[in-house]
Amino acid sequence: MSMTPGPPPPRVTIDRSDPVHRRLEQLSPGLAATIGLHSRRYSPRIVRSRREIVHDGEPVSGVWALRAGWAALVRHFADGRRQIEHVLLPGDPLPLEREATYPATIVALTPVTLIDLDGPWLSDPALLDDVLRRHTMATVHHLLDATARLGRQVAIERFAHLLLELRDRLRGVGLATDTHFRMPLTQEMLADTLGLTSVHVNRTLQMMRQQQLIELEGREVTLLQPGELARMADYPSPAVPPVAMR
Amino acid sequence: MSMTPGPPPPRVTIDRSDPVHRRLEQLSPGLAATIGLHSRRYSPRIVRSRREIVHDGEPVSGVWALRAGWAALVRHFADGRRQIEHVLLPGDPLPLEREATYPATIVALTPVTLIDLDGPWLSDPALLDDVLRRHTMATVHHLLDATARLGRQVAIERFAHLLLELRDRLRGVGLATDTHFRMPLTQEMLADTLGLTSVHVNRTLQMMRQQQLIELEGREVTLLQPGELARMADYPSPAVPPVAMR
DNA sequence: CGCTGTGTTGAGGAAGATCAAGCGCCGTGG
DNA sequence: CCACGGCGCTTGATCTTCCTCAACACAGCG
Repeated sequence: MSMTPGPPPPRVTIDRSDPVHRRLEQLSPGLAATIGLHSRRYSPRIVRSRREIVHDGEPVSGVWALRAGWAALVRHFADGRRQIEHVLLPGDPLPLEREATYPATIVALTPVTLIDLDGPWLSDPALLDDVLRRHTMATVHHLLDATARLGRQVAIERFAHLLLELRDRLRGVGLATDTHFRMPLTQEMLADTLGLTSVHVNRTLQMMRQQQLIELEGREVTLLQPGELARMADYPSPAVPPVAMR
Repeated sequence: MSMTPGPPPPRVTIDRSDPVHRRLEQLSPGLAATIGLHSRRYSPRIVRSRREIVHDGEPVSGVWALRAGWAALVRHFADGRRQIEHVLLPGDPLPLEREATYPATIVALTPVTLIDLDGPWLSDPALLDDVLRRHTMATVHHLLDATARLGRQVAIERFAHLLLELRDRLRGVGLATDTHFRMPLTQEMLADTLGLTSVHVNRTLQMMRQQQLIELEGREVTLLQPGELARMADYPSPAVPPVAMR
């Protein structure tokens, strides 16, 4: 992972409402205080939309986390087909292991800000191992969901399922309510995530709008009937109590 | 994970040609000797075909590995649809973490024999952590492949891709040559893995036979044109040198 | 002011699903 | 010993979902 040239970006701080803080606390409660997350100033790495953050097979050092923006694990086929295998949201760590070669290409779906949680100021480098292990398990969970979605669901079910996953993950870092969030994905990115064409995504979206299931204007999503969406997508209902909102 | 009633199964030993030994050595070279894998006698757990080995969300203790038979991570939908999310082969460990609740249901695709690598005789319980971490990373790798396969490939490409994955994994534990292995899956199981119906799997299979791509009789698979299969499936060519055969 | 990216719509076609039927094999019980 | 039933495989006919190709509107931007 190399730094892009340009003017040095401003150093940033992470407060308690920051998605990075919230995600870290989900993964390993109490860790933020232990590693002095709030007292440090981080030198962010900025990546422009559509640029690669990590190339497939590239060794990654540091424990980078998404401070802002969306990214994705992507697979490219020889003939130009593309599959988004997993979406990364604000707060998410990038790596699954320390000092390992990455098992996929990561691209920025929007302009992205990254910070490295690792560094010599840590009293013990192993402090972050716990976070990575739990993050890996969460990733496995989402990949299992994705295989079921892509393998056995039709377009409208896949769409509903993805929206509910995104809502729950964003809600966990304070970026969504039960029914509303911002989703900065184009219909083509949605298509690459859902295993469909952008034309069919558009038509499915029209259908969901007409059935009063969702609203989507600008980049703002509103789930008009979250229960019905969960039913049709076979999505597990609110099992875990929702995390406090901002 | 509870033991089924019945007569106590015979205790078994693991020799150097055993898939469990080979897989363990792949994941953590030298570990088999360290934990005395060959000197111990294990009490196997037997599971009949189509029975559940682990139920979704169930806490699992012990580090079980597949000594013989095939199993699968499965998702069931409310209306009866089923997706096989990941296939487990001889030698594969079951759990991704110690003492954790399992993130999916595991069913036996064939009669299965399991052994528990964990136990009080281990000098250090943490010895197995390394194995589990690497096994988890391998699983992530396969799940990423599965999402690309299901999301963006057509039936014949999916089939070719799956066959190559199975060949490579089986070859790693001495159960396949470059072109041949035993695949004890019914066409319906293949359909649930590939996100297709069994009828369409059958027709795709006919097509591949007619094009001289593969042979499949009994449960024996022969890849007649592995290079062509890899090309059409966008499957990475022999990058890693193959492991020694039995 | 033209260009590019994004969303939208139409028409036609292909991949895969669904429904239905028949066949061979094998284990089981009469 | 044989009839039966279940399972897995195969094939045909028809239908649905989704893709492909194409065109156009609109907004942002150099």
